Amino acid sequence: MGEGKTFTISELAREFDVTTRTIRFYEEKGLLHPSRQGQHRIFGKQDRATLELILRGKRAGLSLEESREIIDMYDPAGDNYEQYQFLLNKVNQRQAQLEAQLEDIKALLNGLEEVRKRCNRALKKIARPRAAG
Amino acid sequence: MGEGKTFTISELAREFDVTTRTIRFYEEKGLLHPSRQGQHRIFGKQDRATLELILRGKRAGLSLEESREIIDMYDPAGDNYEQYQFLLNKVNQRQAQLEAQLEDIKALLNGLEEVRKRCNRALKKIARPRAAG
DNA sequence: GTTAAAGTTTACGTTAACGTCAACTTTAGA
DNA sequence: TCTAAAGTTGACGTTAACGTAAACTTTAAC
Repeated sequence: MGEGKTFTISELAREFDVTTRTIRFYEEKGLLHPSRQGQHRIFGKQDRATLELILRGKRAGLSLEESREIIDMYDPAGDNYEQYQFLLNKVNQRQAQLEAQLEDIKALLNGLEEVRKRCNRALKKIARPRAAG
Repeated sequence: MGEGKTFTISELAREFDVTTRTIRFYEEKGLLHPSRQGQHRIFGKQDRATLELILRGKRAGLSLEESREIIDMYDPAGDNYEQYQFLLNKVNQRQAQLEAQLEDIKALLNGLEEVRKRCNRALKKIARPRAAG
């Protein structure tokens, strides 16, 4: 009737390539809730999954607060539907924003393309006249 | 033989919906180079275009430093081709990252979808037994 | 000529997400 | 038993991108 596999802080740190400080920080912020064995932290499957969510949120550009809100949605004590809708909206908005960002990036790339063309033309003018003479 | 249309700091601030502080900050960081009329700043078309680039970079998730590098590429004194290639690479990488972020966001959305389904099932169990009696 | 609006410089404050000691304890291994 | 490795709790430091307040000047309008 154990709790299943457990992890030490450095095991998780290695697995997800973050520092132990980072993991402690997430606990400080109330995102992780490891149990204790004396002074030492013991992380379960649950904590590990939460950490994965946090890091996925981070990659996606969410703040810790936003990730926390999402994580809370997985809480069995899911309170009100409104809060849930609110959340889903935020994530949707973020998706739209990312798509907009992609457009901006593409515009920047196009701009640089233009610069490159001009750059190439300039290079030719300097390199050719004597060679093609 | 004027310099064409010019703008005051607050005109630009209004047009792009940023504070004057922000514009001064960009100058401080060497991204903008308005001329002066006594103490007051005078912005030209060039500065305006630069500001647009900065904000586009910002929307795209670039840091000011990264935007500066891009802006410098538009400088007629375009020095070395290597620096240029380096830049184009960075922007390409960022595009890839954004695409990856979109994937992460979609994964998060899927997760929330699951939560919602469970949520709905739970609501039905509570709401139906007496109504459907 | 006197305000009100806009502009200027200087400089300290703020937030997020950790980094980086320092000082100490606990555990595993030879 | 002694040491190295891993862990713990403070607590101050850091970076980016401005916000904000103070104190003063300049310009435009009446």
